[in-house]
Amino acid sequence: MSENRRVRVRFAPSPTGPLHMGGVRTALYNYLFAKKHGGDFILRIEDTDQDRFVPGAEEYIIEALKWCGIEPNEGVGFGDGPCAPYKQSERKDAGVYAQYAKQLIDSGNAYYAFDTKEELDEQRARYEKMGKTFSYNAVTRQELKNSLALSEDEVKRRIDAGETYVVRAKMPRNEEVRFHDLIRGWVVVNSSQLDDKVLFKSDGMPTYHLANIVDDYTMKITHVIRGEEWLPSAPLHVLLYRFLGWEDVMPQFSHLPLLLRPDGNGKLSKRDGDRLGFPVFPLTGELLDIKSGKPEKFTGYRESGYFPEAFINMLALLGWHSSGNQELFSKEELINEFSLERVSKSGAKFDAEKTKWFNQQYLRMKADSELASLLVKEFPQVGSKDNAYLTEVCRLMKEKVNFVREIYEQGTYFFEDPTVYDDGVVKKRWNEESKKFIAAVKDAFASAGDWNAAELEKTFKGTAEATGTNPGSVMQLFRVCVSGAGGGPVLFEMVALLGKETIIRRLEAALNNIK
RNA sequence: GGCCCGUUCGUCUAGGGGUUAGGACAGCAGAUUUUCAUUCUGUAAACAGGGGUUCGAUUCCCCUACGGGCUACCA
Repeated sequence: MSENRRVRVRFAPSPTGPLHMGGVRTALYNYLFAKKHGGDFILRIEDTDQDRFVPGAEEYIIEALKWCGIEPNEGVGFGDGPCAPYKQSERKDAGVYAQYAKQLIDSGNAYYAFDTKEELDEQRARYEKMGKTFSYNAVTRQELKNSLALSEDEVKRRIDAGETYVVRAKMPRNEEVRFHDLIRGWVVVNSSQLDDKVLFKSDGMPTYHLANIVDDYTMKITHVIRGEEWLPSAPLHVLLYRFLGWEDVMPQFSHLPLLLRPDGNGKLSKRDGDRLGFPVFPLTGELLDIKSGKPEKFTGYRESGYFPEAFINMLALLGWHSSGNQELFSKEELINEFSLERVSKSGAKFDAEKTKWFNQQYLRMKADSELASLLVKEFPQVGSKDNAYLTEVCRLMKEKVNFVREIYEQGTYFFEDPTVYDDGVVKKRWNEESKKFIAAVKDAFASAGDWNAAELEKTFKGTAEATGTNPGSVMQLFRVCVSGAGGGPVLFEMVALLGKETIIRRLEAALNNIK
């Protein structure tokens, strides 16, 4: 690892479906790390698997990163930089990988293999019958059809005859491979445990293993921050850097803990969201599902009403923690505080409830006027009210809700007269006596001079006193009469905002309609 | 099965050889708002188990258990 290199990290998803929140977190940590060190954050698309290519997935990834505010400063969809192209299929067409495969073969670290997929499947089945696991490695490769076992002439004949082949890495028989993971410390694996991974497929495409090493090297990547699922193949990658003579510029590795499902165990998957009722993806959309081969809809945080800041904040805390007790971080604070050393090693179960809490916190931090314009955007029908009214609605409601849309959903009565009245409250409080009181309050309000919260409260209490009613016993009922709902914002501020005409009209309606 | 990684309240986590093991979400209880879905206060809740090392271990080491990941011409 050479010193003083400009920090360069990459997020390298494959376009096989919608980017899920675990992927977003990986991107986020890469972004934070890059910004913290004044480096570059690159988006590279790993589309070496032609069979699993999903149209639209790449666009989805780009849009998701944009919405989250974690934009790469280099790469697909964000302006090409000095290392273009950033898509592996295009890099393959430019001949980026073939030369290195050749180099590996020439140096004796890789070889041609002619075994077909079917033949290998047979081997696997045979081994399984014996209770063993087949592995293409130092002990089996001599028995298989490859340039190590076959004669030179035979190999040449097969290639000249146009037979398809793959290139496999030749793993050393018995060698300690070690690397220092920034999150996990030293990881040591013996090469005897590694199999001869395919580096180049018979369709002419490199596999992930070759492509990511070549790309990270040519793109001058200094730190590889990726999911834990890559940990087992990291020793192979280390070996490839060594074989290619790039050990001195090998990136530092960091393997992130997985995001686990909230119930039971296992990593968070697509289905968990539908089953448990929370989004697993940043954006709502519909893409081809690899497994079923059919288009599939999925729900996103954006469409569910989450603020990107809240989403990011929640994600940042799922696996990382600052040294103090702070939980709410602006993006700038996250950048300042972030460090890989403080990323935890164990998987984190996702908690949908806490995610809502984060959104609530961010909602409260927003200005009432901003909430008002967000409200109009989501519910154009409220646009008929003037801005001051909407802003006041938001001021009153923001303490009660988690999402902008709930301002409308729970405060529909700010825009329409109620048609149904809270059943429980009506049953408990609606009787001849309270009815008389409501009628009296209506009359008192009708002749009210100053229409403001303090005056209205005074009038309300005065009426209660005059009719010998305990105010506490009728306040909620009164609220139900004017709003239909048993709960809501501070009562008399709400009444003041609704206005005299509306209140009188609604009280009359209540008197007529509630039985 | 093999290999690798992990294990502090229900959840996210702080801490770290001697602490009342801290915070947050969720829970519960009170208060207040003469209504409430807000707010405040309080409360319950954890170092997986067993061996070492040590004066002392939750913290370091080993084993076991449990969980997860990987084990494709997928990434």
